[in-house]
Amino acid sequence: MMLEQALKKWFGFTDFREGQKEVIEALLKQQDVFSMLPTGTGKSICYQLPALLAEGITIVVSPLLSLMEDQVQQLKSKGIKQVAALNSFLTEQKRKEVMASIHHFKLMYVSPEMLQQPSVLTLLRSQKVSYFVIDEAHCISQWGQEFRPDYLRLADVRKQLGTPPCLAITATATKDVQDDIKRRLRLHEATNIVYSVDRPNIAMMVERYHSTKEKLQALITFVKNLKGPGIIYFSSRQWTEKISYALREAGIDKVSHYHGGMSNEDRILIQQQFMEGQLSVICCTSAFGMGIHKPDVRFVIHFHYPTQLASYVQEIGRAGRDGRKSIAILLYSQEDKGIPRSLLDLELPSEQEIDAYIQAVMNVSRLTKEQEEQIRIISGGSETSWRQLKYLLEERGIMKGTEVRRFSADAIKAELRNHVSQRRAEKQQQLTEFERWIHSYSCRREKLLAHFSEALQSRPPHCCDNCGVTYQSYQKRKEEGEEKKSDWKTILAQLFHQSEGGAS
DNA sequence: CGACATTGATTTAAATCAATGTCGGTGCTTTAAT
Repeated sequence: MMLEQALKKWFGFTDFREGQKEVIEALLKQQDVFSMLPTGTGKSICYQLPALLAEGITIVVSPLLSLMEDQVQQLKSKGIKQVAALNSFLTEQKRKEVMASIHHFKLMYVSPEMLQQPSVLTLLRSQKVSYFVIDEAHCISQWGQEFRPDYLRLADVRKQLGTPPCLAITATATKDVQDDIKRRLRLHEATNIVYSVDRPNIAMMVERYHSTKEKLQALITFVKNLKGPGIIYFSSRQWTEKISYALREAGIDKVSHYHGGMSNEDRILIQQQFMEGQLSVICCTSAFGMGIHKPDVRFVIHFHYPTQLASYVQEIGRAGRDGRKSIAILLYSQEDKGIPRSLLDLELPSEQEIDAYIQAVMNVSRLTKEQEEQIRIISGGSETSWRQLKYLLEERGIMKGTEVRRFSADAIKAELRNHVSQRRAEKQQQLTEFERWIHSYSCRREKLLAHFSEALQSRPPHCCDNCGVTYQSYQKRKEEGEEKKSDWKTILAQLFHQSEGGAS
């Protein structure tokens, strides 16, 4: 009773959605929680409500600055003012203000990197931390090792904060990823609140082509005919621009592109225009997606495919958040087999990078930021490679802060090379599994769920190409006449899905 | 792996072709020293 009242008071809802109450009750009992809730169930309320009910401050680790800003805005618009994000958006002045008035806040959004700042950690240590929350927790597993190692340091941060109850929450994680998250966060006795990743209203198709040219032709036809709005994924920035231009040339308007190399202003602008319907097709890299809560995306097309099935599931999951009929189409051509393979290679340090870094570190007893930067520039390694290697050395007790302990260079070189080549093999294995899914002739939904250690409960009416789905019923409505016949079917199907979504 | 650009060698001395090189994604943080 009391929880419903609190929900009504702060958020204006009368009922909880699937899973929310379970998570909240477990947190209130001071349990650690791992939770996987389907997209669109309101994951943030799971920690916002306990945060408001608790004494002290709740720390929410979030992967993107834009996500933090979004959440803070949303809460403020509901009249909840004791919220802040502590990040590099803030001017130094503002940041000092926030830090000085830390005890006023109930919720504080931070990046994992920010939690490595000694000043921030010291400040938070002086507070009573009610909960430690990791939003989009799959980032720990997906980004932690190669891209953002500070995600792997969160367990230590939590310990320093007095080990408050922890919530790790995400929408998509395979069994392996779930285990990895719990292991990395040292959540050995977490309460698991896990629901299906299946999205019955998203049909899946794979279309094969002999060449990229053919594929481009097909893409134009799809985009011309499919009911939008839609998202098209690419694995290169250049391609997003090129194809967005090509689509406009082909007479499709309201198309633009989005990738990580664009300025912040452009990115925000494009995102807003898409949200508000001024744009209906976005050609983008994987930079576009997290934090895009547009409910009526009708199609997601992959012009290039990502490096693993889990990423694919996340990306197609941006369709049909309103529960209505949507479609995911992967355009396959043998010609782009090399792209995901090269991307995998790119994210791991080369043997030369390993050797150069170890050699450089071996010759110093302290490694300051400037030294590190110099070494990096001279030996030409990538920023992410250095960060990975630095983390690996820390993990092995060789580095601590700027301090370097003595070690046997040859042994460590061999160990790191070995470690990296194992990671490479794991990643290649995941890619192969995904490719097997792409080339499969049996039900895609069943296979996808099997990858997430789930069994298909009931086959939805529009399942996948291997179950007979074609893209015809996802086309724009044509003028009058013959289309009317299929219309009532479409409407029925939509109603059916809606009520299904609402009841569960 | 493969598309595309650049370089180099050849003959049609201004254009052609082969060989070689390059590029392909995700984000946070910038608090020097006296």
